[in-house]
Amino acid sequence: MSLKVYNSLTRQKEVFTPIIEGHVGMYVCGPTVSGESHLGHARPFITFDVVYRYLMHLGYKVRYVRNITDAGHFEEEGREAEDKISKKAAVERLEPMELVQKYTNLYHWAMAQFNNLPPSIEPTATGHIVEQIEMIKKIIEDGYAYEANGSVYFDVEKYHRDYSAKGMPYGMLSGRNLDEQLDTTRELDNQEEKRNKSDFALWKNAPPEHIMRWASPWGEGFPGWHIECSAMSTKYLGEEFDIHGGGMDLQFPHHECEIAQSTVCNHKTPARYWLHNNMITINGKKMGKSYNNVIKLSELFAGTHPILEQPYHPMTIRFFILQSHYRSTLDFSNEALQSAEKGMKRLWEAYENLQKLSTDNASAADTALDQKVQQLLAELYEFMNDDLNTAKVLANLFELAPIINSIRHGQTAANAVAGSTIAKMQQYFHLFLEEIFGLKAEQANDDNKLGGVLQLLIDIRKDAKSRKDYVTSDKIRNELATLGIQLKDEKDGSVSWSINN
RNA sequence: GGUCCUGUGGCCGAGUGGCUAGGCAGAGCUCUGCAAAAGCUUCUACAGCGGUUCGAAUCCGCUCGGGACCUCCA
Repeated sequence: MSLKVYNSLTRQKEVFTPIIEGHVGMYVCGPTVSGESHLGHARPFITFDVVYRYLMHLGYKVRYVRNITDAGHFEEEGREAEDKISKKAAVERLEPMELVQKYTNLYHWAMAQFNNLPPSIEPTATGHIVEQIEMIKKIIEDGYAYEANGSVYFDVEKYHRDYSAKGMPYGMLSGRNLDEQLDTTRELDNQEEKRNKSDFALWKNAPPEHIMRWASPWGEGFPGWHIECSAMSTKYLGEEFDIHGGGMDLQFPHHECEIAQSTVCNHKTPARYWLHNNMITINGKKMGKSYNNVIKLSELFAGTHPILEQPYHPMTIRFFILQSHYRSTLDFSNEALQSAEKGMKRLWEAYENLQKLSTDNASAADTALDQKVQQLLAELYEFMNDDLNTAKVLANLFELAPIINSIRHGQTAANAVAGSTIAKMQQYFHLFLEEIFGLKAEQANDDNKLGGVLQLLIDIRKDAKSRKDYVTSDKIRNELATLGIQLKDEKDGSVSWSINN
């Protein structure tokens, strides 16, 4: 069974076939480092990290490019053009590049917390000004952009007219009808430089107070919002590549404009498969700056935001995100996060129990159970291949958990399931949880000093219990519980422990 | 106003026309010195109204609610 993904461009699930066999080029829109990343940003980066991991697992050699936008965005159309980064820099009295570096570092820290693999290439907008200027020049030469007062705008009308005839109208990705847009776009001020409201900036003339500025054929300025992704994806992945990813809110205008720019330069639609993750909402509303409802990642991990009842471990967030399908909205609440935290703990303990099971049993005493396990395991690939349904994968792993636990705790006979089936479970749990989903234990349970101390306490308690000195044994157990360490008496007389938050 | 998505049990969330998804929470039981953990059992669903169909959470229509985008957005 082959991998199918939902392609926003065609609005249907399609079999994924790379342009060059065995290789995948994937571009994902990265962060704008003018501020700290919030929970909403975590979703695309975790989603596409899983895409990246799964493609590699399938044997593809993947080049994963995720940019860092460190220059050139506008605060808002209709207002005086100003670079977000330089504006904030003035407020905070920092060098623009110092600010960019600070938030880039924080972003990298958060990505590492989530156990996201670093992309193959992480290009910055400021590092590719030359490429962007070259691309703009090319678009002007082809007649699809014009200069006005030191700024350059993309001629959307002309592009739409010419490329509609070639089956590539402006709006093909987002399903927008340009004519309707023209009638309904809200009134904007200071648009006199543009020939049409739908035109977008490729290059903006920098006003004197602007700190970030570069020389260009049109004077000193800075690049428009969309051109960096076209320039960098073309440079590192070629004129046509396999996957372009990002949040649904980037579909229009950002990705639409990317398509227009790249198509003029390269005469083909840049990416074959466009994947968009849905939004994280809070009380049903998208988490975003404009709603003033963002929870920064550092606040989430530390539990410092007023709305948070407790800190949440990065792995809890990752698990929470993977428990839903990436194209559905996902609603944040303390209750939902807490349930994810408990659920992951339970699943992880089943995974740890699984690793302790023997694989020696030659044949299954309970063939029905053995077959059920086989079935649940076989479905894991089906679910991933069906547009990366991580939610269904986790549901199946949860169905396996009681089977594992009951064997481990003796409620089900040890020989009920064949050793080969146990081995396969061990392999699949490791594969899906750790390698593909990128999950890892919330705490390292292999801290030698702590483990040694606990073992000492466990031994003392065991002695006390053997003397029926329950006062002492309960004291040890209860005081450890107060410290967040839970002792569990196993059926076989051994004692295990786990750390609660 | 335009384009599109969505409405599932106390909460989150998956659902390919027929076969109880799953998680968290609740209840009961087993095990246990007592617990915890674990296992077993169990209660609440498909916004409303029509239609198609032998059969609809799923397809179609209407109504109501929620949301996204329409040039800052992940």
